[in-house]
Amino acid sequence: MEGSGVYDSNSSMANVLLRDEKIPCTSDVLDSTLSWVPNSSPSFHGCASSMVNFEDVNTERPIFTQIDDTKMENCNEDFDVCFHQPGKKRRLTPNQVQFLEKSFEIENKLEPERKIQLAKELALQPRQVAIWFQNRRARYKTKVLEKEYDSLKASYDKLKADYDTLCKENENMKNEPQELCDPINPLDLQSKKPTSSSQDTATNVATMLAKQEDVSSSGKSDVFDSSSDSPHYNHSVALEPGDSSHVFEADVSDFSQDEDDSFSRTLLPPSIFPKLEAECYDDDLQPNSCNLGFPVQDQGTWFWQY
DNA sequence: ACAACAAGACCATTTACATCA
DNA sequence: CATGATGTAAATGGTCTTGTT
Repeated sequence: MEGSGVYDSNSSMANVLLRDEKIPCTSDVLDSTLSWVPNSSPSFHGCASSMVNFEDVNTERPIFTQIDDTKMENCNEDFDVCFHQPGKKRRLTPNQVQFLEKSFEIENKLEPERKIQLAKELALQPRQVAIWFQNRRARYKTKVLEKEYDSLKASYDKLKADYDTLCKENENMKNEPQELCDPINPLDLQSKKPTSSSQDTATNVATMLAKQEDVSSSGKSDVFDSSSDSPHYNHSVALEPGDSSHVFEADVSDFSQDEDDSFSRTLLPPSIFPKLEAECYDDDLQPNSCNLGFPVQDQGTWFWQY
């Protein structure tokens, strides 16, 4: 279904290629060989010429000139016997590779029909085509992995820098007047007029404490509402599938557990941690399950859509 | 409807060879 | 020329899906 229509559009190109692979290589044929590639670049021509001895175009030599002259003399009569030397690996010709690449771009999976057709048109064994696609997918995956790694590393470095900055700020705040470190009574805070530059911080802490009290008395909160549609609100909001800068947080192997804890506790008041832990590890999410609040079945497809 | 089986596709890993610096 | 590094075709062994009996 999918392949045939799209793929058929290339058949003419493949036919040209196939013809060129099999017939004696004249310069006219060479031109047509290279012209089927839409963006036939000088580099491709150069590549081809590096693999094929175009000086010998009039010698009735097939395009597969990787087979050395002595072997060629013995097997011009039977191309297949010559090319498929048992126990010898032969590189695919640039033309074959080019065509396979084009085909891979169209669809990186290989339906049986398409495999047969490709094999036929490239004068390869169907198994060779299958193996090529297999290896090509592996190479592609490696490439994607490398890109992802670079991206995650950049995110990690940035986050680590932010963390270090926060640590320093935290240290600075610890050195501020002792009164700011005393246990905070929200009611007191309301009646007191903040007098220092840490006014915002104190207010935020008071608000959080007030909320926490509210939670413990009512059993509910906007943020940690276990009966809401998003029981893992924090995870769901903080982590978006596809955003690798978030995903990486799930496995920051460079952080020790202690460092990780201190990281979190730097950003959140200690008083809410018990509640957080209780809310996060409910029936669906086991501690350390590393599922980041998403259904397990969804996680396998976060990264590798290839 | 269900289990057992075979065939084929795919993947990760390894091996073997070709090529190049 | 010999050699190590690298790229890639092919082999291997495992899992999974699908169709058949």
